[in-house]
Amino acid sequence: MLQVSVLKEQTDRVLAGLAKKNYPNAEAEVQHILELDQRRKHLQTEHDQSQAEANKLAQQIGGLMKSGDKAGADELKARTATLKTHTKAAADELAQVEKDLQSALYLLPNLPHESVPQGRSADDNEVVREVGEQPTLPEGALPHWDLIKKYDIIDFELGNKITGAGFPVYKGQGARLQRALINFFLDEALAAGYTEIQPPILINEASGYGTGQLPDKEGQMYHATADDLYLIPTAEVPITNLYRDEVIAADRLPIRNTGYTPCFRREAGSWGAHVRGLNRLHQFDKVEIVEIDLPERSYATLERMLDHIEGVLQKLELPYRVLRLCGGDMGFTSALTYDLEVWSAAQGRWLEVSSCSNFETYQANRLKLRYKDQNGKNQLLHTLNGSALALPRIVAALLENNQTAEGIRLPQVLHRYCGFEQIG
RNA sequence: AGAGAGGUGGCAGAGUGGUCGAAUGCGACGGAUUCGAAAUCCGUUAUACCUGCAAGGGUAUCGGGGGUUCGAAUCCCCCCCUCUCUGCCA
Repeated sequence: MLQVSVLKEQTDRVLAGLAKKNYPNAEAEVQHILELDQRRKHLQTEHDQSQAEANKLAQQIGGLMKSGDKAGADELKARTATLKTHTKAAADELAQVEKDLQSALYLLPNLPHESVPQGRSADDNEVVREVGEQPTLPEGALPHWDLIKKYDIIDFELGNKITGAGFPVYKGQGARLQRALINFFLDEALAAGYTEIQPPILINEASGYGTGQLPDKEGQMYHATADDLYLIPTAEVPITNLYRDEVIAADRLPIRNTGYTPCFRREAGSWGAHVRGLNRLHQFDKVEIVEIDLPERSYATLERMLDHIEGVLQKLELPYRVLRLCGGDMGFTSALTYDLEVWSAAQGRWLEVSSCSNFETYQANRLKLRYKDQNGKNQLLHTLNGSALALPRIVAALLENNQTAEGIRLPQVLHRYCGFEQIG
């Protein structure tokens, strides 16, 4: 969440940023928050003074009791009652105001970086570059949802039977391709200097709040209500929350982690014709990269993460493009997001396979994730993450783009990981 | 899952109702000593918030929440976690 101090000291910048994110009623909302903050300060002072007085009295009573002056003590005790009521009233109201302030802050999205283009929807995203050549497919080329049936490698019907829609079963070469891709992605991340993490895939409520899935995206996560735990929608959540409530020594930065996890998304209400096959699932596999770095370095870090992801796509020989998301299309918590999309030749469309973002201090503020600056003062860090990469759409593109009459030819780099060179 | 023990500052570890934000030790940092280092000695060593130009002052925090009391690390209730034993399991 944003810091109140930023709202107060840089109100114009905040309003401009919220406008770019198409946030309605920004001015009134910010004004409301500033008023709540004023009220909070006032109540805090009131409470503290009242409490200080009570503390003083209690000490005096203690002294009198010791010296045996019971009457004197009783006299002072009589005076504590009103003081107590007053303190409690202030404390109760303070708690309420703090709660209101917090919920109001939770509703404000992160401010976009200055390079973020203005815009309302995906149509307004900026194409930063396009890399690789779109293949010409043979006559009678099939979309991946037909290819997976033809080669019997991914089975939606079976998934349907044992779980439900959007939970495919990978079989034979399909399963092996999944495992190969996971290993390949992890190895690439390791080679780039990331440390591998295997986190839990169920997280508690505090973690959900830490990275911003809660409260605003509650409906997107599967909730195991018996234990009040959530299935992770991305490894970003557990891996970033590893550092919740930490003050990290500057010389340990940057922290660069990677991890493979299955990801679970309810995707309520987002189904339609364009999400056939592997295009959108409730459960999918993903290798994530997560970095924590000093504010002054975080944008250089973001570019380096992007380089890494692009390198992986190039090794897979998939044509891709890099988008800089516009204010209207980017995520709630992000300051700058690059989306990477691969060309899915048979569908004739771009598929998002990675989203790489700098959250600046937005998550760190919730996480209380800080470092000590040169003056020994705790400062918020910047958090970043990106998919490197999400499997299903990579698989879709690999299948579609590489199909031949003889079978699907896998890119060279996957051969040793798969143990076969082609499917079918 | 059952029984028992326990959760205190960066760590170890005292503290069972009153000047306890908390002894002591270790570590870390600054200084003295030294050619330098070790040892020794002196000092500093939490976080958040309120107030103040600042120096400073105040409030809260001893796993979390609630309660008793003029006053709670200390007493009571609920929850969480850790350890040991038993059970169960991969």
